[in-house]
Amino acid sequence: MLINELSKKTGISIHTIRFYEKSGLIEGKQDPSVKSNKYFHYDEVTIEKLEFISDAKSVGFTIKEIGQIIDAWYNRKYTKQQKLEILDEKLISLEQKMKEVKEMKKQILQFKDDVVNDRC
Amino acid sequence: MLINELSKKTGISIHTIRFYEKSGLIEGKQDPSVKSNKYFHYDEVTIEKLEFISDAKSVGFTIKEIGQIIDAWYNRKYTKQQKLEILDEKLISLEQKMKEVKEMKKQILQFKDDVVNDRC
DNA sequence: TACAACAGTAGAGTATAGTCTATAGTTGAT
DNA sequence: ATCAACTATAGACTATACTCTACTGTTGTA
Repeated sequence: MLINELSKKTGISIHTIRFYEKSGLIEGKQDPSVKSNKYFHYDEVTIEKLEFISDAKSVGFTIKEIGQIIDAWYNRKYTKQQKLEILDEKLISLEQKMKEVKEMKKQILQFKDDVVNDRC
Repeated sequence: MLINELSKKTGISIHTIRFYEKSGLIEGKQDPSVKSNKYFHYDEVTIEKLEFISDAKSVGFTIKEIGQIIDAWYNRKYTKQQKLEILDEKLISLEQKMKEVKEMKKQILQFKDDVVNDRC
C-alpha cells in the first residue's frame, strides 16, 4: 500500500509517518521495476510497527528507545542475546514506571484527602 | 533559604528551578525590608513541591498539568469542588497510564517470546 | 578594600517530536 | 489532454522543557 492508505489505516498523519521513516522506525520499499516514480510501498508489518509506536510513545518511550525495540524485534542487526538484553532492559524500565505511577496515585489520593479535610 | 541551598537540597539545577518559577510552579518571596538586593527566599514547602515536580514529570505529566495539581493542592484559586475535580482527572489518567504500561509489558514479553522461539 | 562566590534578569541555544510549506513530478478518471 | 489527487524531497516552523551565556549587582571573608 502507499502512504495515504497507511496513514488512513493507522490514523497517523503522512507527515508523521515520513518523520518516523526518516528516524529509522519504519521502512517502505520502492519497486525497482517501476521507473516512472519513486513511490514507497508499505506492508502489514509496517501497520503493526506504527501501532506499536503509538502505544510505546504513550507509555513514555522515546523515538530512540522505540527504534531499539523495533530493531530487537524485526531486525537482523542484533544477536539473539543482544535482542533479549534490550527487551529485558525495557521490561525493567516498565516495572519502574509502574512503581512511579502507583506512587503518584498515592500522592494524589493524599492531596485529595488534604483537600477534603481542609488541610490545604 | 536561597536558591543555591534549594538546588542542593533537591538536586535540581538553579536554572531549572528558575524555569519552574517562571512557569508558575513554585514561588520564592523577596524580603521587602531588605533594600540592597532582590534575593528570593524559599521555604520547606518549595522543597516538597520540587520533589513532587520530579516525580510527576517522570510519570509523564507536563509542566502545565503539574501546575494544575500544585494549584489544586496549595492554592486558593480553586474551590474545593474544582480541586477535587482536577485531582480526580489526574487519577483517571494515572489509571489509564497503568493500563498502557501493563499492555506494553505484555507486548514486550511477546517480543521476547518471538526472539526466543526464532519467530522474528 | 579586593575578590570569589553568589544573586538576579534577559535572552539565546539545544533536544525531542512533530507539523507545515514549497516545489516538483506522477497517476488516474473524465 | 486536463486536472484533481496523490507522491517525493528539502527545509522551515512550532511546542515543550530545559540549559546555557552574558551581563550586572551583592555578600562575606581575608
